[in-house]
Amino acid sequence: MSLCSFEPFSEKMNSKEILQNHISKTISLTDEEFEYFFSHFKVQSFKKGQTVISAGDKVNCEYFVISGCLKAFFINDEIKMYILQFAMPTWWTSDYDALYNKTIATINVDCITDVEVLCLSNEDREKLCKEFHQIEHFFRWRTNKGYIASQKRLLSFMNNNTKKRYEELLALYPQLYNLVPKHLIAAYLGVSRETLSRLYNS
Amino acid sequence: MSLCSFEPFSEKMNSKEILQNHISKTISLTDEEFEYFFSHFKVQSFKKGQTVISAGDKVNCEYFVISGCLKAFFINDEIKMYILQFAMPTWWTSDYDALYNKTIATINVDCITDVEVLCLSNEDREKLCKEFHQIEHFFRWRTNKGYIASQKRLLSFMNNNTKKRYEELLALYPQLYNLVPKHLIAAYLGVSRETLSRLYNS
DNA sequence: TGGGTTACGTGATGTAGGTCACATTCTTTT
DNA sequence: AAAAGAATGTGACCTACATCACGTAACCCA
Repeated sequence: MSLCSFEPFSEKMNSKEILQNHISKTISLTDEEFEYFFSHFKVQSFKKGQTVISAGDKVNCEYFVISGCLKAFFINDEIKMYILQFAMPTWWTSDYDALYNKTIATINVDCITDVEVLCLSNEDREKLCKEFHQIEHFFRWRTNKGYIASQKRLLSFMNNNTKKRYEELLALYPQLYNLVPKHLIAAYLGVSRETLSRLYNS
Repeated sequence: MSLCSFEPFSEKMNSKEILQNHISKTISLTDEEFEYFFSHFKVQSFKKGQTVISAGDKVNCEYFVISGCLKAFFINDEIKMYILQFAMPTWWTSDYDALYNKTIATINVDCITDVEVLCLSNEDREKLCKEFHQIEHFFRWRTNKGYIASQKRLLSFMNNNTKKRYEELLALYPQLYNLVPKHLIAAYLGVSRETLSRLYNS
């Protein structure tokens, strides 16, 4: 699991410390405030292969990854899969469209490895944002970063060919190479597994 | 210019009313608070073809569009152009990566038509967010919406062929068809102008 | 420990879209 | 009103990638 970790020593930290360490990079809360914040999260464990969000279901929570790796993906015509995000430790994942707009999920989230997450409901996030200006600030910045990353990926999609996008992905997240099967990397890049296979045998 | 407008009667409103109408959809400010908020914006006018942000420059502001239409785009190898966003009345635009991370611009913004914008500096936005919890809330929601839209476009890119993406774009923004030249629509879709041309002649 | 599922490699062939080249029309400038 | 410059249409040809098909290797798990 330590393969997925972006923040040092996380395997020595418990989930509370991992979250505290994560948010302290953006805002400062007193220990008391953080305790209150943390009390709204629920620890959940999943086994490899288990489903966290199914397309068609109602979505109530977002998930902060403590350990393991998940994928958020879309299934086209019940056939092809496209991966929107690999979620690694200290990343957040959900179907944010469904979550914020209170519609049913159009994307799925499931577990590539055994996973531990902290789960925060939509209502609790909004409540916390209302109660603590700092927490609203934190979530604004988190989304900002996600937005910027998403724009960059879009650009890379238009501008780069598959080979370049593959190299870019591995440069950014070298741990993916050993952690997730190649056909999932293909699904992230938006190409067939055959094309990806031919790519790195040359 | 009324072609670009998504909010009714905007041509009868002045820039202050347009902004007030826009933010009142997410938060409620007193008239006094709004006056203070508005006092941080600077009106700017541009002629068709003028540059607002150049790749390589420092980026200090984000722009709220009052009238007209801009494009935010990336130039690859000094040759190919990819459009990240068409910015229409009541939309926000900038190079957010450069703006938030205080780096130089990698994307350009220029004017497809004559344009009027309200300009807000990064420092003033952060100051206002700090001073008014409500304003921080507004900007969190604005970015949320942008993030969700960006994810959807990414999915559409992977999942749909050019024809479908073209129809999707026109269904969402019918006014684009008459407002912007076809080769810019091609640059938004990420295909060559020739391909797009052949597409709707069939 | 063996049988079934999942992951991966590779050939043959089809196709969407890119690139280049040139013609036509529409728009802007002087 | 003429000239120059954009924007668009269209043919010929090329390339990256998809799809189908089949084979092999690795990994569960009963």
